[in-house]
Amino acid sequence: MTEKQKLLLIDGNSITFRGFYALFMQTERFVNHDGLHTSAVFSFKRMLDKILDDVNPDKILVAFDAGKKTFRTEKYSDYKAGRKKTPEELSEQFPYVKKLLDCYGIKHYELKNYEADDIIGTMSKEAEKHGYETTIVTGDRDLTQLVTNQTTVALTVKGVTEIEYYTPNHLSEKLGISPSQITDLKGLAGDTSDNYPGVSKVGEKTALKLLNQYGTIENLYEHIDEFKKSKMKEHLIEDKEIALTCKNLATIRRDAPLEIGLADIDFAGKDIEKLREFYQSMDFHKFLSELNDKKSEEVSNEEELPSIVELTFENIDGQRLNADNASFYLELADENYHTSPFWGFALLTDGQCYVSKDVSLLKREPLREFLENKNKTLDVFDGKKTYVSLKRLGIEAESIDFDLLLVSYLLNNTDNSNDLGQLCQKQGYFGVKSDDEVYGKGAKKEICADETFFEHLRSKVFAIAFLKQKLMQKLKDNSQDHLYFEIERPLSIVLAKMEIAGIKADKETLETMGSRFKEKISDLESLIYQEAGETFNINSPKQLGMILFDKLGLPGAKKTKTGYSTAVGVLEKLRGNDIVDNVLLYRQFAKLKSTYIDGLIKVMDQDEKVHTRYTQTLTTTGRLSSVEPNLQNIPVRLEEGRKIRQAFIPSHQGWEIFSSDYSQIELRVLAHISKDENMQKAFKDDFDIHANTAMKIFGLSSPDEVTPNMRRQAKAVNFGIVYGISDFGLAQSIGCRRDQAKTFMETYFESFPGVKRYMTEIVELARNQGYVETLFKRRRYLEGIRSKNFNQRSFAERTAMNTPIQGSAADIIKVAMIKMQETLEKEELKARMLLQVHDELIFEAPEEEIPVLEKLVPSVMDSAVKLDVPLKVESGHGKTWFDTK
DNA sequence: CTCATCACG
DNA sequence: ACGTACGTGATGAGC
Repeated sequence: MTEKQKLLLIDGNSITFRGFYALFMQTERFVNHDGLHTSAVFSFKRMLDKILDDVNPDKILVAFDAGKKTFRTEKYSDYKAGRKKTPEELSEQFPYVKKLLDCYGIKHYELKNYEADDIIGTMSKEAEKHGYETTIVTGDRDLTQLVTNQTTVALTVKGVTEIEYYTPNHLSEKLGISPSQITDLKGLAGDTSDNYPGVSKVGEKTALKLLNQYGTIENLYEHIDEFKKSKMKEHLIEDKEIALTCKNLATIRRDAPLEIGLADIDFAGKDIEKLREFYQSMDFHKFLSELNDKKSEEVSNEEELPSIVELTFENIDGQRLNADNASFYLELADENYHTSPFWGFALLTDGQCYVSKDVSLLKREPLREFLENKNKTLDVFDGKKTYVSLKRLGIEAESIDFDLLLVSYLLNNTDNSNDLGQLCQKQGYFGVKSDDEVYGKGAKKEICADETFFEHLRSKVFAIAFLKQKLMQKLKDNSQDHLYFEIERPLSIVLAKMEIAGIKADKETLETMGSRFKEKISDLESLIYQEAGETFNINSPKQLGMILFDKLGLPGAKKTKTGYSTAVGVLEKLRGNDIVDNVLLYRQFAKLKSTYIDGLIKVMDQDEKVHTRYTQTLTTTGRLSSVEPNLQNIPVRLEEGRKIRQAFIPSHQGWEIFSSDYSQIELRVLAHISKDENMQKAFKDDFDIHANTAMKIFGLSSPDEVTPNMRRQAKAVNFGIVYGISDFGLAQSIGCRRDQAKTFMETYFESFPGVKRYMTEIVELARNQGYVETLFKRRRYLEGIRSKNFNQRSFAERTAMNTPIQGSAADIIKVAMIKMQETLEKEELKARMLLQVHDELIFEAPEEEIPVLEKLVPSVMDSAVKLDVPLKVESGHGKTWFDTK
């Protein structure tokens, strides 16, 4: 029996477009010696390799559009009319994509009056008839209408190498419809990119609902009389013609008069010599060396890459390191650098790459001297990780010059990867493989053979050195050097020291609380089972939902994707019902037990200390985050949970925990950047800011008239303002009607015109420049700010309003932390800074130092940055974290 | 591995 | 009409 023949069909236009836009930011980097742009060709080649590897086809055809005019434009003159003109940088690349295909031995084809889709549709029909297994590659979801059990559509999701495979099953899971209904979907919902409108006011959601009920557009119109009188019904009737035309336009033709057939598209295989010439003309050096590598081992990258010197116990003494800068990389077995085994290191200096798996060599000369010498600098990837790891070996390497991870995060914090290989790719350097690829993923991760391992390490240190100049220059261009040199880089060492110090957690306290919770949980469990009349898993939202809403028939069922929602918001409305009340209590205790009691005990070291890791390069706003354990979300709002804080204690007898936090830092930042006079005045006079807002929005003349409920609502309004407000969101949070929320907002903006002006201007600015900045020039690019999609755009607009506020507050506390650490060291205090929780700093100190801290910490914090309004800091101290309030 | 839930600022 | 607050991380279920 022979295996099924495999056919690969590629939508050449779509993939070339995708490839171009995937590297859009890099367009000007991809220019060859003749001034030709090459980014799309480059991407296409990478996609091709990936898909060839995945599919291993016998036959391939790449289809292109023949030109602008097709039978579709004749039928419908506005077809694709809204599209922007293809940029010259892209259109000039099409001939070269085709040339690449020629070199690969792949047939390409275009047909006058037809689009690439139709060629693919026709060819795949032919292939099904002959029993082929077909894969269609495209970036256009329309093509999924061709999916069958023999034909799969590989849709590029992000860029061109990340691919989602559509089978009939997958389609039905994703959209709940069959392939043939794709055209009905397009008919109803339209397609903005092709500029056909669909039925007015019907978007994808509505269309899917209708299709679920009626199957096809035609059937829907048969039953149109059964519709209740509604706006939607009117629109459907009104736009019937449009819907049918659009469906027709979206329908891929499967009878195009092709002049070629399956017999003409055998995959001939690459012509290495032609490819070599082609890569040379494109200046694709990396692909060239790939070719060479494959052809013969002796043609290596020797000219480009430094040679590897493996250090050993025997040869280390003879080494001399004369330069005063090196790239250094330490490889660990797992992510937790406080505890992970060491795998090895690489040090690149003076054109030599020293490597070893034996990290104890780092303690020997000349390496130790090099790492610790304050006059010699290191370039690294993740300085904090490097510092902490080396500290475990007794080495203090504080003089870091370039930190690739940190710099690239500052340049662009939207999906900044923590994988060196991936990150380099984003910066346009493709020489480093991803760790997953070299070591394997998850449970299968393991160190590879020495040679591969050392080469991988070499590629990392080389990449660090390679990207240094370029990225540092970009920092300068963005005026972000201050942010890097004065804030983030010193902060990484401060954070490292806090992590190493760790905070002590009292195991006994935790265990006592744990057994108390355990009892409560099992009591509640039996009560719930009794009330439900059966036992089930209360932790399963699925099972719980069925008990509450199906079996017990409680009202207010709300659906999520997978079933009923049983979130607090839903259950809260049913309060008073015994089983619901008990479930809510159960949840509360279960959460405390599993996350905070068991979770904390799990990550304690021998000294009962927990050492979190702050991720400095993750958030899009500039905040830190904290993992293993997360010490930034220890309960505080509910009394029962707050007691967890009693377990956090000083690490020495006679010491206390001391805590200081900024009061309303985000609103103060807003008052500063918006320059709103009323708001600034409120802070300058040290008013209760929420009460002040309440007075304004309720039109009161004296603070005495503010009721607690008014203050609560005003507080929600203030939060809403910071988040980038919407009337819906506000109504939700204070539980009022939407129009009422809207009135609140309008009154608010009348009272604080400066804030309104800020909101308008920041969105405008974001739209113009594509990003927003914080006080210290931290940047956030806003992908969707110019999007035609309402949701994407609205989200980007709220983000534009929120990021400068949240981000500047993050900047400020970072500055304070650096100054704080400096002061503690200079004053030779025993006190140590342990934690940061966004607007709060937590210390431990000997009792006798507490009076000192009470003055010192607030003064350092409130003078960290000079704003138009004062910063206010509140402090507390006690035997445990719980007692600091 | 993704989802729902819930802890924090 | 669209479908909603902004940032995070850990857990247990259920595929």
